Amino acid sequence: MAGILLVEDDPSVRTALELALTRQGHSVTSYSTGEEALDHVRSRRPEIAILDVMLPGIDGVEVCRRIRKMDQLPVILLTARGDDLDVVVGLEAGADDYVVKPVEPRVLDARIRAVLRRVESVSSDRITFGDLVVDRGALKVALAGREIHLTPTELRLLLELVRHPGQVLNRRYLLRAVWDHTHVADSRLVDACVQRIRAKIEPVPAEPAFIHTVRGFGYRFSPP
Amino acid sequence: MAGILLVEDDPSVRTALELALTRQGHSVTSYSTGEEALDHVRSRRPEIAILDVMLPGIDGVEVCRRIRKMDQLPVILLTARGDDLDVVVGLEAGADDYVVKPVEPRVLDARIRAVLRRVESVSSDRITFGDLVVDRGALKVALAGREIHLTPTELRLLLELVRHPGQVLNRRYLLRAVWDHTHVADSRLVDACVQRIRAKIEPVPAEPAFIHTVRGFGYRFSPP
DNA sequence: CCGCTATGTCATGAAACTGTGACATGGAGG
DNA sequence: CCTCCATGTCACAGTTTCATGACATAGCGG
Repeated sequence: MAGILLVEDDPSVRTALELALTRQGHSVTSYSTGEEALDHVRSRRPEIAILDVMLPGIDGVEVCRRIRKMDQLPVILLTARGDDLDVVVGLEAGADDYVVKPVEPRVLDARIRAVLRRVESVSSDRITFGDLVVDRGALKVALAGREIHLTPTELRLLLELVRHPGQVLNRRYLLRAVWDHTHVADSRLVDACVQRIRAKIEPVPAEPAFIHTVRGFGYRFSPP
Repeated sequence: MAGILLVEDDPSVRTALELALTRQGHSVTSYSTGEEALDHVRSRRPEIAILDVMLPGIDGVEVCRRIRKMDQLPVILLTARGDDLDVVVGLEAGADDYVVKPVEPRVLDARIRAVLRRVESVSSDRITFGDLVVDRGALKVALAGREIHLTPTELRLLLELVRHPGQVLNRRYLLRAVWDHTHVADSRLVDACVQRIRAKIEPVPAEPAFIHTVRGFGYRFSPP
């Protein structure tokens, strides 16, 4: 399922985990030292790293820190010691989760999925914002269960806004992203298109719930 | 730091957690039932929900499922039972983390931060100065949890000040950075704009907590 | 070729924003 | 204590920005 990077120095634990995770459908690559792991991150770009904390050489927490410095790669720390302080230090180092050994394979699997789900929620095909469902794969938009017809340009603009939820996007950016940059910068084109989308997806277009105007800057898509 | 929705039916645990989280700098709203929590999610848009699993009426896992149906809101489940199956079910319901009580406040805090960090790494970059939150991606400013409306120029000026916390910025610099250089240097423009911002973000405008006047030089933004 | 949809442009009015100047205030130094 | 000058306060009108609806053109399928 996912390209997992596993780092664990105890061979028997490593083999057991690798087997268990593989059985859950993941594809696993494992190492026994932090240096190897960092090389792997750089060259092979795994989807998630699972690091034992107690490692010879660079320890897991430090590996996590270095990964964070260069990448957003999700990290789960794994340890025999469940000391409160260790947990805090591990999470502060940028880990996404901290799991105490021994751990049931299905629990570890569930935690891996939880972390990946969160990471992928931004790149997934379907996003739900209250009543509004935007399906990027099928290129469909539905409001309260009813499908809404958007024209191609409207759809591209909405997708662009939805790709950056909560962010203000200015008109110049949107012009370049949705149209090509052959257009003049001070055009009301974006405005007009936003109005058309609002007319279709906003229950009360005068009080937009989804696409908000930020005077002087641009537009912001955010859930109601 | 974060607008937390806490749901816990045991009053003593609820009070203790609320106190502990508040002490960590979070702003917490708590309820004892899932129904109330769902209403709160709809109307108040918290940043993260912490749900006890065992609740009268709708249980925490079900609350989590319903939140997921309508929103991307991060959820941490909290429970006394650390049964493996419970963990798996909770995470499959869409929770981002699953924490077993009793939990050290600083551990819970670290886990909250880990989840928020992951969520925010893809959304906005916000800076917090005490009660004041400046979100540079969403171009939003909030004071003690209440959103403050700033006009474009006010916002640009505040962002410029916030970009250099602790530094004194003179009027000429601010004029060039925020306005275009077509303005004369000896105008009251900057002063007037600073006043307008103060009127909005300073609890006591006469004794500014954020934007300090440095007589003869300019203005300095620094946390209270 | 015709009709229909999609899309870009424009005019208009309403609302929000902003610069300005006049005046008040208050602090620092003499 | 007094004076001066930097800063705070305020109101208002000119300007900017945006929503809305109408309209012209282009593109496409029938």
